[in-house]
Amino acid sequence: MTREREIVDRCEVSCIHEDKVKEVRQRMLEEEAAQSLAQLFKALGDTTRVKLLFALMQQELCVCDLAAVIGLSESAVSHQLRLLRHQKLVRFRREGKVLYYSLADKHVERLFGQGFEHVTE
Amino acid sequence: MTREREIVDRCEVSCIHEDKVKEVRQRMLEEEAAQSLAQLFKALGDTTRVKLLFALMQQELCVCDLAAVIGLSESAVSHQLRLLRHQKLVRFRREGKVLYYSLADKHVERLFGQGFEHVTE
DNA sequence: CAAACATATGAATAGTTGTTCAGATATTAT
DNA sequence: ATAATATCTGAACAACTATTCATATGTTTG
Repeated sequence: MTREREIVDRCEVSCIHEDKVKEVRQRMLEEEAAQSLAQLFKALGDTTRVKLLFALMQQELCVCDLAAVIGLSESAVSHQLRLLRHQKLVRFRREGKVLYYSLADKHVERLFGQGFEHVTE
Repeated sequence: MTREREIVDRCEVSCIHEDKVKEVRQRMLEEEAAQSLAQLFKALGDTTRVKLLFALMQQELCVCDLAAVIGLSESAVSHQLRLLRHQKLVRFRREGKVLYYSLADKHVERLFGQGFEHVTE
């Protein structure tokens, strides 16, 4: 047995199902899409932000109220709201000095709904 | 004006809408529930895991295939699969030495669906 | 305009997370 | 039993993230 043959043999010793891998790879989602999706879920994947969104599911609230509801500094809340804003999960309207935040659309509620179902089953 | 009244007054100097805060707090979700939900979304909030789940949406695959599909070491994939397993997002069956992973249930697909809608709109 | 207030932001820091590497299990074949 | 293979696991390290603190911005009121 030559040295080359040995190497080839070693490479073939693998559990990969080439056909499956090829097929799945072709229908795989783009790197960018995967990242966007991950970022969306990442935005939902934090206890503080879950609480913020849950509170906003009930009614629109200002930063100050949100801070009081979840028991965190207004600064911390503001930072997190920015993140949620960038993911278009919340929006806000200004009334004088006060900014009232609310959920951006129905997607968030549905995502939460699905999440709840999964967690509480 | 008594001393007590003074203190109350001072506390009122704030943007907090006490009534709203009280109401929302009462209907607030438990700390534990918030954490579970956050953990679920956190599990979905990573590019590698998004790819893994997307691949598994197409068909069941072994660790080795998954590693080949997304171009990462088997060890890294295994670590991530464990996380997904703990969140009950994937399950597996053994066939000899090989473990075939697949999505745990329909929740994941629906969550992904909702996520996609949000990201690609 | 200046003071007061609600919110936002930047920097710093502590805590968390993903990958790699080395080694451990578990299953099958010899 | 031993060797080979597929997967798992623990430790370590780099990269990322959430909160805090100090300060800035923007809006109203006097």
